[in-house]
Amino acid sequence: MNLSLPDQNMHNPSEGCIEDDKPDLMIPCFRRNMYDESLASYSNGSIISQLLRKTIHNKRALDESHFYLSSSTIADSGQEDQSSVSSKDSTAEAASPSCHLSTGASPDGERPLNDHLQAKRARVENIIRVMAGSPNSRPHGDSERENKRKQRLPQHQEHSVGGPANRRAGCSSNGDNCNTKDEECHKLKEQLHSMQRLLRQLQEKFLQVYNQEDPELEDSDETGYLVHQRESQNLQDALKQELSRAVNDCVDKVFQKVSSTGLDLSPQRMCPSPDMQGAERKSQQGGSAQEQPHPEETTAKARSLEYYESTEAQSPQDQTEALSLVVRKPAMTPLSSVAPTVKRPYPLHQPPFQFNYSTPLHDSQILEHLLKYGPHTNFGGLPCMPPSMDRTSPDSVDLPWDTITMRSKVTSSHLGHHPRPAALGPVTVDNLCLPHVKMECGELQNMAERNPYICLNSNVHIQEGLTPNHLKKAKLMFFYTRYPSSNVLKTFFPDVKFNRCITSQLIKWFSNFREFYYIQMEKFARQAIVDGISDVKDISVSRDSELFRALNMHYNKANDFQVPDRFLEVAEITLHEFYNAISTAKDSDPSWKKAIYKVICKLDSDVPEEFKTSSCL
DNA sequence: GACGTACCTG
DNA sequence: CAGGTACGTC
Repeated sequence: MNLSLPDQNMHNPSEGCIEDDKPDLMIPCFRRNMYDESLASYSNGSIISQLLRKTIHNKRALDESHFYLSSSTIADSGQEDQSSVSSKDSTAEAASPSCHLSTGASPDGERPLNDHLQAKRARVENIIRVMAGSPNSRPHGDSERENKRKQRLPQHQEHSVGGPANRRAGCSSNGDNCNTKDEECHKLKEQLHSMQRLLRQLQEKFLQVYNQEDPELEDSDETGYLVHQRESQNLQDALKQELSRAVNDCVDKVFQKVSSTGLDLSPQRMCPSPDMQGAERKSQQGGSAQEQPHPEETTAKARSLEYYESTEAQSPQDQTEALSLVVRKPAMTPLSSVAPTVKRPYPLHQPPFQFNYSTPLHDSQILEHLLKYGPHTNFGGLPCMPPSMDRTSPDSVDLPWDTITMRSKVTSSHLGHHPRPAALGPVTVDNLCLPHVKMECGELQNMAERNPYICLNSNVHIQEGLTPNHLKKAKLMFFYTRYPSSNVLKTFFPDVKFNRCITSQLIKWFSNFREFYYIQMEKFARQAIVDGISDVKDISVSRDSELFRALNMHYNKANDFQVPDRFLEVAEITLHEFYNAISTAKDSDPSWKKAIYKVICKLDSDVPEEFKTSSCL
């Protein structure tokens, strides 16, 4: 006996989806910062030289970058260190041999190509040098912000490390140590930040330079032009790869350094705020990366979170910029890693890219995206890489497949199989889950956590959510229950990870089922009256009834399910109710159906156990 | 305010 | 079937 009344039901649609571990979400903030800081080591304009050299002496270049990082880390001022490295590097660059980036060119074309490449390189380097010296490259606002950050630093520490008293006590006894570590930490982050920014600019300039160059050659020898074009493309690709690799290596080294210095960069410490970026924020994304707030802002805001909302200057609510969200969207945290899993340290090449904020590939993806499409592209266009396609996550397939669907477009064409993640596209959060757009970030994360394949696309298709089979099953369940409680839904859709969205969708399904059901009832009741049936006892519902056929066609289209007799009884009772109400002119009351609903909702039956196990009945 | 529901619309 | 809205309940 299931007497679930509507008002008794579904009061807990979001049950079980609140347990988000928001601090984990902070990891990317920090990690992005780290990247940014790493980039700073190249902000001297010599990155081109380094990268070009790296194609020949990859290892050596890495060591250099490490050295730069180290020296800049120790230096008190990033600017200072920058200039020193800059001069050093420009000398090296001047003395650097011609680049042998030839990637399969004919021997004849090699010399002109080298000359050409040298010229190119000179040009690019010049651009970079100008960039590095320009106000945009390192605005004063940054240092001001940095000063503010430093002032705020103790607050953060107080929050995250055992309270103010402890912290102060610890620093008073070992103040230099504390300050050094904190400064070092922030310096590293700052460097990564700058590095990332520079990388974008670099990519932009690269494309600019190479694009400009093609027309020049059109007048010359056609074959040479084609060769050059191919070579140019190859060079670009090589440079891109090198850049990406260099940055990743840099970050690697930074992390190594960080861990070797004993800095506590755990998410709890670095990103203690539970109030991560809200879903609203994510939903605002959509502009190009260029339109997004500058990386400086992103970083600063991320830092504000690190400081645990220590001031009004950068409250989490300010974090409405889309870029970081767009970037992070595909990197949501898998369910299994809600809390503890993500808190592992982040060796860069270790964890799988599972839409996991803390995974390395996420960041390298950003870089690759930058390198491939330039800094003007929308990060929302980053493809959601399914685990199976993740080159660094062989174990990713172990994640639970049960996922959710926000606004899943269930179509009959999908019946019988789960859509593949590969079909997923870019992410736009505002399509995530209507009508619950105001989803909190924790919930959003929760959804992602439960859905390794969650991919939010403008075309909207979240894999592994409510499938057509789920719909079919829900329809069959309607034969037993017209007003299923959320608990019933959860019980009978065990392969679905529930959250507000899923629950709402399922509830909406049943609402639609009821709507159709009651429409049919009213229609046939009125028809009976029109047909002159004067006694309600003359109205029955059998399997031969037209009414039943209509209902069966709707809920059991394949007719492969034996509709329970009880449903026929309920249908008959409903029809009688409608007939009586209409025949007594109660339908003049706008809310005349309410009384009927009240009766019908008490006629729910228990759903057979088989429904629990069968995903496709 | 969140939630569930009915109703209307496309 | 889903989106939007209004209403009632908690």
